[in-house]
Amino acid sequence: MADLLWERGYAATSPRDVMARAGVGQGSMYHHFTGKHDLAVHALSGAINTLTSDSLLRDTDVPPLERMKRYLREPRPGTRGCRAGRMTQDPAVVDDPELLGVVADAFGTMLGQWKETITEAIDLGELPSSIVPADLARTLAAVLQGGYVLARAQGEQAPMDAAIRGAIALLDAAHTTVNSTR
Amino acid sequence: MADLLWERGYAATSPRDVMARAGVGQGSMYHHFTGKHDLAVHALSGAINTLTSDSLLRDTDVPPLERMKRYLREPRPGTRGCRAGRMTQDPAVVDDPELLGVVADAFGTMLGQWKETITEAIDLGELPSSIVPADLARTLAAVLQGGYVLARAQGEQAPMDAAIRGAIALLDAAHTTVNSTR
DNA sequence: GTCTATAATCCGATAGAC
DNA sequence: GTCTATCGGATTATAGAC
Repeated sequence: MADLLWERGYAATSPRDVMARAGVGQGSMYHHFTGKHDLAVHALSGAINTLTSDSLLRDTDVPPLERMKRYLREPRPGTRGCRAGRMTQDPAVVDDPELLGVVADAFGTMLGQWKETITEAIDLGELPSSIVPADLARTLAAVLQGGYVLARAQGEQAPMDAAIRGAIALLDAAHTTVNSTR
Repeated sequence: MADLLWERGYAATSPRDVMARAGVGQGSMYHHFTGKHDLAVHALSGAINTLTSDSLLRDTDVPPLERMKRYLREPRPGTRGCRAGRMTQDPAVVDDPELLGVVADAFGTMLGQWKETITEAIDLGELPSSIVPADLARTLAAVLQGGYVLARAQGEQAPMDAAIRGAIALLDAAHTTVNSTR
């Protein structure tokens, strides 16, 4: 179910598909889960917890700005989309408070990690104090999410990589500012 | 159809819905359009042409960097999502070359406008020459697209506005670089 | 050009045997 | 705990009268 949610989204995934992919009969599925919704909640929260738990942003051995850039540069299969962000465009998910909650929590965690790292970077003088951590956290998360959108629109990885390079270039330029006015 | 595509996406919109919304009988609809696909192609390309035709980025009376910031600040209903970007997560759209083409063209046009304006800003010394226009164009388009994703995930406008503020702050910081090292 | 009737298929879920 | 059969409804589309 987790994989099908990623590939096709919630609404477009039928219990039939899940059974076929899992090689399981109908009775088994409905014995262990109450239905499609229940299946999705378990699959999605499982997949998302794995994603947010081991983040490079938490690696405190590396200076914060470098950590941010390293995280941005991590390989991301753009045309496949984001397991969490994808759900956001599915009306069946947005109208389902429990499912949307799983997605909202994922972004909440992610944004928290960004904000913490950005704050650290500003405190160390790696970024100008004119930067608002909560804002930049959203900006960088948005670059990644938007990168997926652009990549899928073009059917290519390139737009995703370009968007990230552009963001890193802006961060570098902002970093230069701090140094040159010090 | 254009509105329903925006609200629910392609796969989740049925010809029935369109008929009901338009107050039109079934016969009429199938007389003028061959089916759901045809309906979507016409509706989507119409709606998207309207979007990309009158862009504030094209207003050459304003200096380029200011033009970029003004465009970013335009009011955007985050929780409703982007008419074009939304389609990107719908498997039924991505698997349909004609429909995906409409979306791809929209982003192509948009990115061209960004790239042109950014190049102009660099030439005028408003942004450092370390910036690659094609990259930053993707970055800024991604911030907007990602802003929609974050807003929908949280069910609020705020994340969208924050992402944009953060992007503008980075642009301002990059601008300062140019001035301070001149 | 617009209408109603109907086709064929898939949807998510339940029933009940084993 | 797993199976098959089936329900009631929605889907996209076609047929054919008016």
